[in-house]
Amino acid sequence: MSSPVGQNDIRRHNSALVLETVAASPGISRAGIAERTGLTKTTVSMLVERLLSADVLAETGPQPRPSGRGRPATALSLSPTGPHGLGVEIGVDHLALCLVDLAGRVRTYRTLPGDHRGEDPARVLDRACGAARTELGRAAADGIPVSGVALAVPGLVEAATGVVRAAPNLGWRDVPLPDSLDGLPVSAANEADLAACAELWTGGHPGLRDFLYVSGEIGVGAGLVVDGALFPGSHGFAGEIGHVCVDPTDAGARCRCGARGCLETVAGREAVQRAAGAGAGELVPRLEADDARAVGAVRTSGRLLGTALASVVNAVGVPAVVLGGDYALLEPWLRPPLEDELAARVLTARWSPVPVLAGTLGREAPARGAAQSATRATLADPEAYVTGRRDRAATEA
Amino acid sequence: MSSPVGQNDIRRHNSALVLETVAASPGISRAGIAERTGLTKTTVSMLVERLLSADVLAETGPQPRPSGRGRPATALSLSPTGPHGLGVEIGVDHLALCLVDLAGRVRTYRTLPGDHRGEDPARVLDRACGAARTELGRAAADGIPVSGVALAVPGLVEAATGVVRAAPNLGWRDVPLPDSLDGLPVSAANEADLAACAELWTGGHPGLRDFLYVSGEIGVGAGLVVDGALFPGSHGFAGEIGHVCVDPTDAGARCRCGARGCLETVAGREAVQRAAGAGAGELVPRLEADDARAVGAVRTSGRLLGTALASVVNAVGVPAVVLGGDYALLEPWLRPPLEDELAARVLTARWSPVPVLAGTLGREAPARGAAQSATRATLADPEAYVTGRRDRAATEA
DNA sequence: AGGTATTAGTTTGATGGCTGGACTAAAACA
DNA sequence: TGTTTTAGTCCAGCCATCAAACTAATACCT
Repeated sequence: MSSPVGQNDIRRHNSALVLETVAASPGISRAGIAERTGLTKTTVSMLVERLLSADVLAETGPQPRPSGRGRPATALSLSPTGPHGLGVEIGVDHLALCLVDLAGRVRTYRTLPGDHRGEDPARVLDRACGAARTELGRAAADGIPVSGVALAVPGLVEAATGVVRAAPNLGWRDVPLPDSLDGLPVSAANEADLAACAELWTGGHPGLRDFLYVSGEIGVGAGLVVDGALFPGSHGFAGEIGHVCVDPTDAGARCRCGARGCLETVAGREAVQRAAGAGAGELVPRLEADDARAVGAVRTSGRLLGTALASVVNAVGVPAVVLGGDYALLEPWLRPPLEDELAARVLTARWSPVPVLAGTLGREAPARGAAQSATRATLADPEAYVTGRRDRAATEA
Repeated sequence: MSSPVGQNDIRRHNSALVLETVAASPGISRAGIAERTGLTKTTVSMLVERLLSADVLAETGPQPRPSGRGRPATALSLSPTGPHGLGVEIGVDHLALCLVDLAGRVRTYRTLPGDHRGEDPARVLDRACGAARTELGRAAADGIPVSGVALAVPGLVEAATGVVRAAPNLGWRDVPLPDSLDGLPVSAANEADLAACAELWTGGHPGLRDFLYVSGEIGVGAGLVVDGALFPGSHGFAGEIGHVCVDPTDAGARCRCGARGCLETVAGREAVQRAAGAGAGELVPRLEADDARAVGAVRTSGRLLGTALASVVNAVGVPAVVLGGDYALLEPWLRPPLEDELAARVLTARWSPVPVLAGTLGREAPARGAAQSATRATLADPEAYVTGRRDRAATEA
């Protein structure tokens, strides 16, 4: 059941529409927005005015030569000094912090190593919040406004409540996350889902609006993008493939989640390194040197990964797979067995094969996705930010 | 990119909201709608007036005793004489026609037997359209208005174009469907998807808003319902499980789709009957008589079905399975092996098991779902119907 | 019976966002 | 210098909603 709609909702919607249009084609003029959206020039001018005054949009000078004659247009873009988003990735063996502007450009990206396995969740969260506060302090000192913070967690995050239901690799169960920090709203989501969003929003595959993003880190996760939006599934747990059983025999290795034969135990970072007989950082060089053991290990992992992915691809009919995290680096060796497996197991592959692509954002994807998810809130409902800012200014005065 | 929004869109939305509210709780008053939706009594009265004048809503007399004192409310309900929907199921061995009113009540349901396998698609469509025209004629004679027709097809239907991409059991490839009939709009969708919608909208499991519907007919299909809405997947082909390979050995029987080892070849109606050594209609009596061969055959099918379903359940995180078509009748024997398989293969089953329920609409589900999908268009955007009706009346006068 | 309390629904005037067309601004071209 | 073209603003009007006052219809109380 949806809610009633009044005049302000219409402005809300149109304001978001205008902003979205500028984001999609930076440098567009008011007249161009009007033409593209179907709104009147009057309306566009009014909405742009509001967005300018809130520093969400910025005029980037008169466009020198649009086409021929006529009054030159004033180009509009997302303001580089507009509200930024801070993403905090709570990884298994590191923290990452990323600050992005409205257009998704990275302003800062920092990582802080540190093993979080089995540590007290409260201490890990303290550490993450502390790092976030430091980052916010720096931003404030530089005059960069921040409108929200988002956490990326390698586990099942209940979006509605902000509770981590389970994060086997961290050893977390039912850990509530903070919902605000220094007065800023804090959201949280699964690390792979956010990484998928990052590839969708600012990745190197423009036009790709339907894909399954597979994140191979210490754990294995996936994010499902359908029709240009993250598909959360019934309870926000779609695409959780790390603990799908791929080796039902008792011989399967025991997983941190307690079960046996999980995908992670054969395709997670540590399993692959072990099977390849390679330490951290040694894997890719060995693969490039055509080391038989390493190549074989990656091929085996690829097969099993393909089995698990085929299920998801079949179930949702998603037409492409994007490899992220470590998998992006392993793409040349991982792709052939994966594509074989997908071709054999995916129904629609018979008439339209499922391409396997390498992600373009590397290890930064989760934190970037988180940071952007914070700015997306502003982009999706700029009017809320505009009025919020106005109110804040009023109370301060 | 969405479209601009003006005053009429807001009325559109609120009109739909009011109608939805009445549909959700028939007999509600204007004041009740206002309270529940958050709209003003003024607005509600105005919108209700419009809906009454278009015969979408009807006043069902003053409510005798609402609670205590005060002026009695006038109860509102979906008009039983409002625009109906006609659903046409093009089955492999039959046609079914179903006429429903706005509330989803079945006015007529007819089946016409006839084997369509391998017949010329044009002839089958002619037959279906002829039957539909007859039904429309009867409705017109009875003074029943019909606002749309929907087709249910056992295959991959491209919703945007109205083309059947593939229907292996009919032997169809790339068959375009009509988009209008006697001036009425015709839509089309997959048979299992529409059956899933029927169970969602008027099935016997109220409150069930997330489930995987599995239709076991001659073919095997599935429809995915997420958060109270059908999930179509990337290209409208989500949940197509009939031709998932469950027997990768060469021993798998050849399927009508051309491949080997498809789920349908072991869990479709004919395969189960063959394995059970039972003719049409003999299966359930034998199961009730505890016939070992029949029970074993169903158990085996259930296992394999479970394997295929687990993939989908895992991928989307859907928390329940509803058995439809023949499977609903077989539920007592099918459920145990299915639940076993799901428990073993579904990740989330470890802490919250996936219940397997029997569908409640039987063989009527696809045609009913189709018929309702036609009325849903009116319910989702009543304003379009109201103004359309008004315009039609004006041009006639 | 008659008055009061209570709830349903309508009337009235105001608010606010969008529209269409007229208008000003700023450039190119002839 | 004047014309043409395009960008952006101004102004009157439209229309759906809202808030509040009002009428309508009943039950309860004395």
